[in-house]
Amino acid sequence: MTELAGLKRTHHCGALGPEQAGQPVVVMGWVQRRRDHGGLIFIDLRDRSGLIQVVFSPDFGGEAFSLAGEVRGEYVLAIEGDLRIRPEGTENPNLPTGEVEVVARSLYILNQARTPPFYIEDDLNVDENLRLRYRYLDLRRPEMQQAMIMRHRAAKSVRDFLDARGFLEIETPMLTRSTPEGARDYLVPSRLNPGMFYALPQSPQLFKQILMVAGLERYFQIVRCFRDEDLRADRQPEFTQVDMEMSFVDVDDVLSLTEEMIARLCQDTIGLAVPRPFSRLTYREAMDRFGTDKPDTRFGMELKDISDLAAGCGFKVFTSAVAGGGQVKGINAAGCGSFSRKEIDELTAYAAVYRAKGLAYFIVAEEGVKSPVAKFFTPEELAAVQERLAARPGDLLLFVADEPQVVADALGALRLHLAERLQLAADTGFNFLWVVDFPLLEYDREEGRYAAMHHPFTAPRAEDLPLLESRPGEVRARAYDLVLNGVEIGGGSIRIHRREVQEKMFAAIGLKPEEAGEKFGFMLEAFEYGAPPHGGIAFGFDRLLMLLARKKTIRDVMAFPKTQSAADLMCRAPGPVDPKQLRELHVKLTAAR
RNA sequence: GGAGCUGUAGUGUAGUGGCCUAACAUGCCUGCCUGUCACGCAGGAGAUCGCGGGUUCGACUCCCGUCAGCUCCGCCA
Repeated sequence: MTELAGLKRTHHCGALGPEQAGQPVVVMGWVQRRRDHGGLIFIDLRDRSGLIQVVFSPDFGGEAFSLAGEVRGEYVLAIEGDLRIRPEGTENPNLPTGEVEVVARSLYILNQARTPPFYIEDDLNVDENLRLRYRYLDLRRPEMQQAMIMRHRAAKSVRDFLDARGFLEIETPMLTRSTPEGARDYLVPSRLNPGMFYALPQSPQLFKQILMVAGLERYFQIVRCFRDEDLRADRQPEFTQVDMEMSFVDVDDVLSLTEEMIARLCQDTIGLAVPRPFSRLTYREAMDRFGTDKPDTRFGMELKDISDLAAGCGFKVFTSAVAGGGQVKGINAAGCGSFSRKEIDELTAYAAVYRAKGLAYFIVAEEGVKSPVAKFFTPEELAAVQERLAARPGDLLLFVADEPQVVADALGALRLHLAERLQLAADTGFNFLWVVDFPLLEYDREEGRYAAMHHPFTAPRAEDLPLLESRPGEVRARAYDLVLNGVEIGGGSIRIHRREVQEKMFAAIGLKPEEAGEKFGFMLEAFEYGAPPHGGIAFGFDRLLMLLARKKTIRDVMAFPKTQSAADLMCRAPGPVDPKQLRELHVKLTAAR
């Protein structure tokens, strides 16, 4: 084992090529692979930049050659030698540095390594448990390093862009106050204030608005946010937002600036030219046509309403759904008429997850519609339904009859499921879409009240303001989401900046004035001191990177993600704490573990 | 809170009631090899079949529970 002893790295492995041939080089890195031919040893040395082949031969450095025999995978080496063009016929076209090799004069073993539990290579097929437990090895893999590099470039791109546009990066507190609405908070007990708790921020929402009141005019932050909710492939308990806020702007100002920023980011990370402006869809249209507020518009298979045709047919499931205020909608799974009974049963089971009580289907054949329920329809009704869904022989039509939310959820999910299965959206690029005109409020059945759909600081559209007390469900918000390939990657709004409007909003969501004063008094007070009109947006940085890197989960673009049970398998968080710590925090556990 | 999938040498898999004294590949160890690049050749070591219980003459295999990971619903923008 050797210390560096003044040895300086001259080149990175992946940066070596014919241009450096003939030069003395010092390279340092990890052993990717050793090929020992007895009288000749090859070592592929890896650093962040790539691989270079090093040759050891008794002819060039006897000591180095014999030491190379002790080397094993992932040993950390420094190699002093000369770069040369490889002998004719021994070039490796599969390696970027395959035209050259380092002829080793001296070898320094800087550190040994245990045999790693999995190979340090891309496309590995290994239990994610292991990857997370040995994250430092997982992160050595080129594709993970690429992801980290891309992440850095994306952050730099955003900083450069926003800096040039006059935005200030301002930090906001991590120890803040728990507020009602939104996700469950992560809580931190206060030692100095017994019985009191901080909350980790779900987002810096209130602070960034206060910064606008403070006259900073343009703020941004690449900031960690925390939400104590259950995890998904695209949801982690702590995640990163690109958070922005601007004064004196309207919806279109935010959208166009955002488009420019995103286009620049795509260019700077994956060299993708994104056409602008992005297309837009209203919330209503998105729900009607795709059954979701974050539609994947890379393919069709849109939902078609056949409630009018179904209302008078002989199929009781359809008629009673319509009569009960529900609807009947269908999608055309084009070319799926050959699906077996079993396959259709699987689709039915899939729809059932989304609370659909059943899935009616028509198989469209040359000779007519084949369906267990075809007998309940007149030939004219069958024809009308087929026309509505643009059905052609060989197609499979799928219908759900229920309340609108269930119809949308089930068919929307079925549409994505079929697209996945039929590869309808595979590699068809990046489809950015704005969804605008969200409802301000949605009814929460569990709570028996309206709740803010975005958050309680979202401004209603001026013309809808009079409806806030009479028909709150119909008020549209000055809110917008950015959707990429069916994934919500950002959302924001123009905010309320007048105290009386904010108070009306609180009233609409059933927040009592005393409680509003208690939780948000500082905000209401701030609004009395000259709050400018303002608005902004926040992006799920991890999600955006996941999509650009074509990964299936945000864990693959985060250095140290957590498992579905919110555990860090490497450092083994969360963990127990010393009773003394709990006493200092005035925290008493109710259940012994 | 709920549903589904997965769990067998270091790793990836095979094995669906006795064929298992658990197989294959790779990795690991030893030896040989001067142009390999997933080097090759020969030999070797390595598994209480996630854990606990049950059924059975007999369980890696069937049943129940449990733990861990993943995907999803609910939850969450």
